[in-house]
Amino acid sequence: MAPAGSSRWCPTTQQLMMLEEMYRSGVRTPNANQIQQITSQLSLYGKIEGKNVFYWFQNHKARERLRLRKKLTKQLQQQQQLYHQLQHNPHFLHYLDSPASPAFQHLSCYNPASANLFLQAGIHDEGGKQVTNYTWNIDIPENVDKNKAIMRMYGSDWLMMVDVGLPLSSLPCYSMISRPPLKTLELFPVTASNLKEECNNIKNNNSNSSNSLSSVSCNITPAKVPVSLP
Amino acid sequence: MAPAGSSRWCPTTQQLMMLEEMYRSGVRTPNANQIQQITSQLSLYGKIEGKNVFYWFQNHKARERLRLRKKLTKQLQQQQQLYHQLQHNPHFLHYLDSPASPAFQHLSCYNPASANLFLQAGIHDEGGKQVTNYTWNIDIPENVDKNKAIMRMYGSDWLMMVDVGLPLSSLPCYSMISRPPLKTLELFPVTASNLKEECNNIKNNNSNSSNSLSSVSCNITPAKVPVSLP
DNA sequence: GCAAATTAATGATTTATTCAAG
DNA sequence: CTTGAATAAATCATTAATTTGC
Repeated sequence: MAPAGSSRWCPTTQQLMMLEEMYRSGVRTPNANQIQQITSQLSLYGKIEGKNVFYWFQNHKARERLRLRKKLTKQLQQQQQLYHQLQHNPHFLHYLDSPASPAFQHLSCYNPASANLFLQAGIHDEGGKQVTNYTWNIDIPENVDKNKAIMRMYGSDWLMMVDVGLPLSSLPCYSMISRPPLKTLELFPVTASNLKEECNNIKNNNSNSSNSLSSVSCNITPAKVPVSLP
Repeated sequence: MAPAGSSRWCPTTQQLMMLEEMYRSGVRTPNANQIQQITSQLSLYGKIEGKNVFYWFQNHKARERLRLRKKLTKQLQQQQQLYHQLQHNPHFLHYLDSPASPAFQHLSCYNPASANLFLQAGIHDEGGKQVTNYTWNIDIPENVDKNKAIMRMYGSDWLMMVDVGLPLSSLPCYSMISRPPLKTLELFPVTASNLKEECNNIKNNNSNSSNSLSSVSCNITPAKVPVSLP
């Protein structure tokens, strides 16, 4: 709303709503006649004159164009940045192994039969900067269907709930991720879980089936670790 | 980026970009395995742990839903408000006579040959709902092709530039619009019949008749107007 | 220009709802 | 019907962004 002695038009809420509705409806550059009629209508809801309507559409159109262009260029350069990163880190985006993620099916290359992971630590050059990468070997129970695993909070602990998929017992097993996890992934196997009753069942069932926990590995590459800082 | 002793994860720009890219690609509820792999990848670009990824997707999904819902309800209630206003001020939105407004083409019917505008108001049933239709007759200067008229400032005056469409002189004519234009809109009802087909007929039938006219028939059927609102 | 004050975004948690199995 | 798993919604809490007064 316009303050009493305001030097410029301040559209009332209703006026704005109507203008926006018209804009949505396709009005872009009303001619003089349309402007006059719009003005008369809007004048029912507050002081307004033709030029206000004229300028409003002009500004609105221009600013929408601007917003759109800005958005597009931003998206573009984000894409380019991503592609650039892809070149230097080709693993990126190639890790989603679940068919439940349709958009990634064409990118994923998970081979559940050959799923041996390894620890790797090395220094390589990345964009002129030396970077240390680590991968960890994490012991996870064998036979787990990792695609069915889910993350949950349990009390104050962060759990990775995995299905060990035993032929005789399909009961899920809970493996605990230690806290603080801030040091990045200290995952350890829970043979005799301290958690829930279900695990006792598994444990019992496992006792004779020699379901040793051979290590599944999780290849984890932690944060950039510059070897030398300026 | 996370401040040194931050209590919560602050995604780096790159991490955010990647998460958003994944989201755009269709990832919504990654399972534990996916979360771990995403985490490993993102850890290249800053400190991060699995739960951050988990929460990020959860929040992002939820908030996108929220934004969408909000947007929809807002649009709806704006529509309803507009309809309500239509009831009390049925002239509203019935003034756009130009075919240059594509969204209104299905509502408008421009007849350059006919000298009269018609108003029609009535209620009929449409799919079980009562709907009010209106058309108006508008008095405008003769021989003016309103659709070519434009508004311009001239000195300190606001001009309506119209093309009188003279056969011998195609030079545009400038006519000044009186200020304030606020009370315009002299619309009268007319008992003429309906709709596009008819207008088209008129238009076609009269296409060869004298186009010295100055009136435009504008048959506008406003959006559905529930007769009673909650 | 800057810094306190205010507001908006968004990460993290908790609570409610949905849905399927038994 | 009850229960448990999973998800969605609501909420809390901290950080980023913006406004405001000097």
